[in-house]
Amino acid sequence: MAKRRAVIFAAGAAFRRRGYHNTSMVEIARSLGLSKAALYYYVKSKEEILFECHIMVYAAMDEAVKSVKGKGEDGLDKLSLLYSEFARLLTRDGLALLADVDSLKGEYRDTVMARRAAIERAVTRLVKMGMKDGSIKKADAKITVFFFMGALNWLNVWYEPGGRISGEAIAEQFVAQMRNGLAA
Amino acid sequence: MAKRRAVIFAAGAAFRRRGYHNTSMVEIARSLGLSKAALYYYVKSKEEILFECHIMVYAAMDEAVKSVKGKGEDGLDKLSLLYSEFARLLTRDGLALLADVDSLKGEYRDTVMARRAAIERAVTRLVKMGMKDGSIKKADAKITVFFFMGALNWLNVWYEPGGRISGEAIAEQFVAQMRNGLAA
DNA sequence: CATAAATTCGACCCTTGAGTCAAATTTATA
DNA sequence: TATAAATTTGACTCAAGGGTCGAATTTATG
Repeated sequence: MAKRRAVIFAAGAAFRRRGYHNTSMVEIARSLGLSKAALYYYVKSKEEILFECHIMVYAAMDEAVKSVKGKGEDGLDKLSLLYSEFARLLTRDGLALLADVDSLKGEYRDTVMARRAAIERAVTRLVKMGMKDGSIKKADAKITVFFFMGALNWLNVWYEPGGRISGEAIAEQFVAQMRNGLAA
Repeated sequence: MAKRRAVIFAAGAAFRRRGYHNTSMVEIARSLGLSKAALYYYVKSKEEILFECHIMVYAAMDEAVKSVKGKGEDGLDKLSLLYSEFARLLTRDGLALLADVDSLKGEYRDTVMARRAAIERAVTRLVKMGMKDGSIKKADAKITVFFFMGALNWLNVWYEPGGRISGEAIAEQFVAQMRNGLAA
């Protein structure tokens, strides 16, 4: 069902632009040339759409984690590769971290939080590895991780696809600044 | 009117915890032992509360910008001082950047966006100064700025006042990571 | 006290927007 | 083309929540 994905994407784009609660189902429908009722043929609820938006990103991030497995010399190196993947990912395909986790309830919320925690664990693992092998300066791992993960989340707010700055450029510079910030 | 500030603070705390749209006026009122109607004696609308929350932070940031004027040797130095102030500020006093700018409309929105832009300009100015005087590595200034400003905005999501990690520790490590990331 | 001013409240109004449903329309398929 | 399946819709229901209002209550103040 490709149309379902189209709905999720259209909604995601709108959520990113105006926020989850400031986007009505009617607006999403109109942006696809449909009526609201038709949306509910593809989707169970508005919350489900938000959920899928989040999951889509975490799925891609999991993929990225897998794709850099085995690559890279030391912790810092591995981390750089992964971070670069993340930056690329989030400036492409209309994928983007949403901030409205608070609007998810119950199972939806739990699942998303768990997926986010898993990503954070994967990143933290690399950071700690780097601290052990001497490639990353010793410091509080949590602060370290959240410092540069924040930059990724902040992308939603300012990055405009097709604008002056390419996702490629962002990825490169973000990695450089992270590397230099953490290198021992 | 100190009670008005109490309302803004209580609301701000709730907004941060559960999000603007997931917090009802009744809940805010209850958290202060008041009825909803009583709230409207101190406040014009829910939107005004959100507006004040934002302004409060930007006022403090403006203050910080002023407080570091004239201090510091070079661009990187000045930037570090300012960034440290920012980090301290946002982990104190219940102050915190909110993400719900999208929920503000008209004048409110314009004002907040303008204030944010002003802060960004101040920071960007220092970055460019640093690139000129050789203390900061040359790179795209916008990407540079948003990289570490993102970390500050991400604080809302994970920082818990009174938790294991102190605001002081965050400020220190954030500054260190920013410095190393940017130093020429 | 008495009276004015400052607060607070219960009850109400009203809009917005999510979600439903039976019927209509379009698109396969035999 | 007849019939079933897949889509789409207009019209509706319903609850949540922001905001208002006149009355009640509490707190100054002369």
